[in-house]
Amino acid sequence: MRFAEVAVDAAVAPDRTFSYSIPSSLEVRLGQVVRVPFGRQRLQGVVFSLPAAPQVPETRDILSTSVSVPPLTDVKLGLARWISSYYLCSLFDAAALMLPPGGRLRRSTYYSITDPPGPDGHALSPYQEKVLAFLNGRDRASEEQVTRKMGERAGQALRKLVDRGLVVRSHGWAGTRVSRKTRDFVRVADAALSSPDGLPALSGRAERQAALLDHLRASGPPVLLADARKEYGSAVAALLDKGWLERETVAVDRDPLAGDVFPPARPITLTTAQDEAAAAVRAALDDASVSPRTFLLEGVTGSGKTEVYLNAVERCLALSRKAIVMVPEIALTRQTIERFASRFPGQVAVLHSGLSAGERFDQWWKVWQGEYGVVIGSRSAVFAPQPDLGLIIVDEEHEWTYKEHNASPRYHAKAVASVLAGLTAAVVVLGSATPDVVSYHRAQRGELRLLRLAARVASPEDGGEPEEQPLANIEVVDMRQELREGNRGIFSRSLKSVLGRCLQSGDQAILFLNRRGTASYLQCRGCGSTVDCRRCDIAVTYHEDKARLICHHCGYRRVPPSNCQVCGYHRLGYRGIGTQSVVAEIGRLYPGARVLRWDRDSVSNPRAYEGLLEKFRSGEAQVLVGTQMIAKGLHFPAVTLVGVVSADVGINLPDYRAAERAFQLLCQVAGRAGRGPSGGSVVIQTFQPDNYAIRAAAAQDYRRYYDRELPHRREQKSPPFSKLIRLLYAHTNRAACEREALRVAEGLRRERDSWGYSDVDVLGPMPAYPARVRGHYRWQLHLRGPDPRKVLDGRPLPKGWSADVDPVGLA
DNA sequence: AGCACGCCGACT
DNA sequence: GTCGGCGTGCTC
Repeated sequence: MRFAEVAVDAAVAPDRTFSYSIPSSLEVRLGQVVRVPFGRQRLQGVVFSLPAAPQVPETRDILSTSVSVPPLTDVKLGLARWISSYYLCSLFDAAALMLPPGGRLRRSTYYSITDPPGPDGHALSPYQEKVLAFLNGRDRASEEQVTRKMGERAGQALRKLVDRGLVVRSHGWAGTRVSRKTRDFVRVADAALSSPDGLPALSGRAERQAALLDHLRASGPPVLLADARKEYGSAVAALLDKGWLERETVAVDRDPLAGDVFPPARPITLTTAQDEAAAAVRAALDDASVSPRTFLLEGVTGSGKTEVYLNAVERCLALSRKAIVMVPEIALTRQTIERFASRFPGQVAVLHSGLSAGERFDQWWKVWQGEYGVVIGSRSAVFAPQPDLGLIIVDEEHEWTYKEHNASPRYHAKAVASVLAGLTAAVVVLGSATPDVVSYHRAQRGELRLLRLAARVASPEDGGEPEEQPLANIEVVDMRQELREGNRGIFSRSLKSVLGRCLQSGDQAILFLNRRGTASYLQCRGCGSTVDCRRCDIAVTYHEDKARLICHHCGYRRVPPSNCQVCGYHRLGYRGIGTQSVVAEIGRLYPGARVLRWDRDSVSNPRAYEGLLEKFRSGEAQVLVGTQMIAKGLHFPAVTLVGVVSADVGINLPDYRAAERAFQLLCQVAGRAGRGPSGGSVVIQTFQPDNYAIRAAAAQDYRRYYDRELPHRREQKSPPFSKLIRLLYAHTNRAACEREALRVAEGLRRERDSWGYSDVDVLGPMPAYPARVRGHYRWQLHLRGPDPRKVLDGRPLPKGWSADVDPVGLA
C-alpha cells in the first residue's frame, strides 16, 4: 500500500496535511492536485509528500487525480510550505496561489424554491418576500448571485427561508470555467479535392453550395465556420454532411500583446554607475556562490534603474535561465511593457489582474511551457510557473501594492520572491528611489547588497545619450504663514505665481493631491459631527459632478442632507479639498486653461487611463490634477511644475509607516518635474513645514530621512526592530464583536504568559480603521515582537478571525 | 463546510 | 431524570 500526505481545501492549521492511501488503479505524483474524501465532503487537495507510512492507522483512498492541472514542482511545494507557516494560512490556500487560472475549484452554495411549495408558516418580512421573488424567477441561484443583487443581508434571509422549508440549499463546485479557446474552421475536404474528376458535381439548383465551394477554393487561409454559416446558411451543413467539407478545430491563443508592435531596441551604453551596478548583479547570476544574492538598487527617479534591469535580464537569458519582473499594478502601462518587449522581442509575457480570464489562462500555460524568457506582472506574477528561474526583479520595491491585503494568504510578493530565490538559487534585484526602511536596514546589516545610482540621466525615451541632469528646484511653502497673511485659498501665492508663469510659457504642470472628491467630508458647523457612511463608519466624500456623497470604502452613495441629522442645527460645511475643487480653482484663476483630472473616479478602466495619459502627453491638456496615482513612474518631459497642494494628508495617521509613506509620495511627485531639458520646479504646500519627512523629501535626500526614521522605529519597537501580526475580527453586532476581541486578546495574553514569552506584546484590542465596513464591525489586535508567531503556535485562528502578518497601512 | 460531542436550561 | 440549545473541535 502506498500513501500520500495531502493538503486539503479546508480550514485547517498551517502546515497541516492528512494521510490518504493510494489505490492501485491510480498513479499519484508529488505536487499533484487530487480529489479526496474529507468527512462527508469531497475536496480538492495537493499531494505534499509520498511517505512510506501514514500518520494514522485508518486511511481513506484518494478518489482521483486532476488531469487539467500540472503537478506543482518541488520548489513550489517548498514555497507553499513557507507561505503556509509564515502567513498562517492552510497549506492548500498557499499552494492554490500557484495553480493555473481555473485550477482551484470554488465551493458555492445554491438556493432554489421548494417544489412543491413548503408549508406556509408565519408571515415573511418584506425583504424575505423579495428574496423569495428573486429565486422564483429562476431555476437555482448561488448565494453570491443573490447577495450581489439583493445586498449583504440576503444570506441571513436565505437561511431563514431554508429553516421555514420554503427554499432548499444545495452545494456545487463553481469552476472559473476558463479553458483553452478554440475556433472551428471549414475547408474543402482532401477527399473531395483529390477525387479523379475534381470536385463532384452538384445539382444545378445547389447554387449556394457551389458558391461556397468556389469561395473556399479561392480563399487561401481557412474560413471560420461561423462566418461561412452567416454567409451561406444551410449550405455549410449540407456540404459537411456530404463530406465535401471538413471541420477543423484550432486552438486560439489569447495574447494580451497580440497586434502590438514594439520597435526593437538595442542595448544602450550604460553609464559608469549603471554598469557597476549591473556588473554586480551579473556576477551573482554567473556564480551561484556569490553572496548575498539579493541586491537593493537605490536610484532616484530617472537614474536609469530600468537599464540595469534590462542588462541583468539579458545576462540571465544568455545563461538560458528565465526571469520574473514585478512592477506595481499602476506602473503596468504600455510604457513599461514596451521597454522590455522592445528589448526582448517575443520573449515577454504579461500576467496581471487587468487581463481577461482567457488571456491569463493562455499566458500562464505558455509560461509554464517555457515559451517566455521574461514574465512581467504585478504582485501575483511572483507565482508565475517560470521554469528554471534565474532572476527576480522587484521594481519600486517600497510599494505597498506588493502586499496582498484583501484575501488570505496576505502575502508580500517581495518576501515570497526572496524565499523563492533561495529555493532556486535565483538572484533578486529590489529597486527604488526611496527604499522601504526595512530593506535599507537589511542592506546596512549586510543581509543584502546595496547598489547606488546617484545621478539622474536622460532616459532613452527622452532621446539622446545618457547625460547627467539636475534635480528640480524644490520649495516648501508654509501654509500657516499664508493663513496669517490673509490667504485662505487653496493655492499659496508662490504656487499661483509659478503656475501662472508655467501656463503663460506654454509648459505643462501637474498638481498633486492625495484625496478624491470636491470636499473631503461634510461636517456640522454646530455640533461638529460628520456625515458618515451608514455601513462603514467613515465620513463620506462629496463629489460635485455627481452631486452625491460617496463612501470610498463600500461605494455607498447618497444625496447630501440639507441639515445636520444629529443635532438638527442647519448648517453643514464642506471641509477639506479634493481634486475637483482644485480643478475649479484653476478654472477661476486661469479661465481657458485646459485641465485634466485624474483619479480613481475618472479613470476606472485601463483604456480610459491610457487615453487620459495620451491627452496629457500630446500637450492637448496643460494641467493634470490628480491623486497619488500620478506620482508613479510616468514620464512627461514637458512638465516643468509640480505642485503638491497639501502634503499633510495622511502624515499624522496612527500608523508607524505614515511618515515613510508621505516621504515616498513626495519624492515620487517631485521626481515628475524637470525631466525634460528645461529643468523644473516643485512647490510643496504644507501646514507642517518642519516635519522631517517633508524636509527630507524637499531635499530629495533618502539618507537624511532614513537617519531620522530609524531611531523612531527603534523607540517605538516598530519594524525592522520587531515583527507585527494583525489579528482582525469582523461581526455584524457591535457588542459581540468587541466582546470576542477582548476574549481573544485575554486568551493570547494568558497563552503568552504561560509560555513565558515576555518578548511578545499583545496590543489592543482596538477598533480597526474604519471601525465598520459593509455592515461588519471590526476589532483588531496586534502581536509584536521578534517572533510573535510563536504565541499562536500552529493552531488555526478562532472562527471569524483573520491574520495579517507584516501588515501594511491601516486597512 | 457539516457533523459529533458535550455542557447548561426547560420540561414531560 | 431527559431533551435539546448551539459552542467547540474534527475531519486522514
